[in-house]
Amino acid sequence: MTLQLYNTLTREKEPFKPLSKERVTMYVCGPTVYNYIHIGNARVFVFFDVVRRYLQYRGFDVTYVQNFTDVDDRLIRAAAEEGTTVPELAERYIRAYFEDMDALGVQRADVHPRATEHIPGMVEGISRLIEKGYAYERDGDVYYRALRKDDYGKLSHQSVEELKSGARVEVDEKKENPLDFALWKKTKPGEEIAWDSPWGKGRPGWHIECSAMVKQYLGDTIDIHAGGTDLCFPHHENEIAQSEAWTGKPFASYWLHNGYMNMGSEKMSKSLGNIVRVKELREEYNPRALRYFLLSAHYRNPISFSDESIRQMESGLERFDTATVNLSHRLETALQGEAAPEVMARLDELTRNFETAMDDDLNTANAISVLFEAVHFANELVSQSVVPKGSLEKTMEWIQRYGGEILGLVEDPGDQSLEAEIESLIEERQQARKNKDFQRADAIRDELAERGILLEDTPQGVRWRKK
RNA sequence: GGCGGCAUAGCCAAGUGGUAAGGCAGAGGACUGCAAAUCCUUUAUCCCCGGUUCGAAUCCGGGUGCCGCCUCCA
Repeated sequence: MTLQLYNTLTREKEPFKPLSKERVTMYVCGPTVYNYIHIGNARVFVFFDVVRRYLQYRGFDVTYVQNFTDVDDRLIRAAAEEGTTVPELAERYIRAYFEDMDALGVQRADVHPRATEHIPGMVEGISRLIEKGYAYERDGDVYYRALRKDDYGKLSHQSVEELKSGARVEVDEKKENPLDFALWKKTKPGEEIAWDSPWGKGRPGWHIECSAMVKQYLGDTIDIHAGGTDLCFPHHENEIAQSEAWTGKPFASYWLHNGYMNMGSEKMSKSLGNIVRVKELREEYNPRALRYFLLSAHYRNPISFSDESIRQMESGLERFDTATVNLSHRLETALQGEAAPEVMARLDELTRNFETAMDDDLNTANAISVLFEAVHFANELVSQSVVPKGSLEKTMEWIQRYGGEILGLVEDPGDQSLEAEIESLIEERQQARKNKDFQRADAIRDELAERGILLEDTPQGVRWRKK
């Protein structure tokens, strides 16, 4: 079995063949940092975090780059409204972005380049495009000549005629053709943020930043380029056009696009104003439940946001957590011994199922169902009267590896020590139970429950977990 | 107008030819001093109508409803 990926470029699932045997280059379009991100934005970052982890699990040395768009119209506008500067605003929301990502368990990319730190690369690219006849300057602005190459529209599968007749493309007197797009924008009066260029003071257009940063960090051709579906056109379409014109080589082998987050039946988007920010959500819900929610459906399908859904995810998450706590409790008293062969066979089977799910276009929904099967298996082991330590350890390792390291949904139960006072209350309760003083025993259990410690009596002694 | 997607149990959600994964919630049972956790059992005319096929949630045709892209947006 090899990994199959649905490629937007071909509209088919294709076997994944990276350019190099052991290295994978991956670029995901990051946020424009003029505000906090919402749960729909987070979907992309969480999902591709899992993709990266899975590729690593599969033995690839992944180089993962994700940019920050830290200068554009919206930043300029937002900075003006808030009475601050563009760099200050960008800095603030970059920090906020990382706080959100940390809460959601998203690992850092290898590089998080910022557009404003790569202006020279963009200027160079634009110059090359002009030299090659793919771009033209008009009064301080530079535009890309979309129709110069006849494959414009190949990613979004729109013919040039269709795009034109869409009639929603911005009309700009300066453009030779409505489909042309800005590579460089001349500074407008009152704008403070600007860079020198051969065409005068200005700033880059949106699309060129990704082309320049991809080229600098990952090369002319990369393996995977990804983002939300809404970036497919025009952003990614324009990126392909200008990058391939610039380098003369294919830009990316696989284009992956996420489905949307919906509110009710409508797409969640900043322009519709129906957004829910991660920053607020993570105060209300377990952030891991948010991560679980984002991975609970196949990435190309839409997900509808609802309070009920997240609550359901929180309940499901408890099942993971209980299982690992119960495993570690059972490990304390388990007899030494190697893992039973049938346990190893079952774990191997689960591994195959997990890989099958992920290999089939990164089906996290199915991968999670395999994780639940592993949890079920663990629960069965834990309740057996005799079980060798090795069986428990291997099962725990499996759950940590697939549920934790790859999916990022399972946490290590860690060192479970309690305060001395609580320990002595537990001890007192055990004495009370021995003396059949169940009233006292139950009172202690209730008291601890109120303090967030749930006690459970098992054949291996009292077990506790935090609520 | 062009291109594309979705419709599966109370809820979430896999499954794209061989008589429906998984989770949440509910019900019953086991275990327990009682609980909890866990385990067992249980809940689906797969939007509608035709067609192809020995066989369709899955393929084809036609409907109905919803959504997206073609403009900034992850």
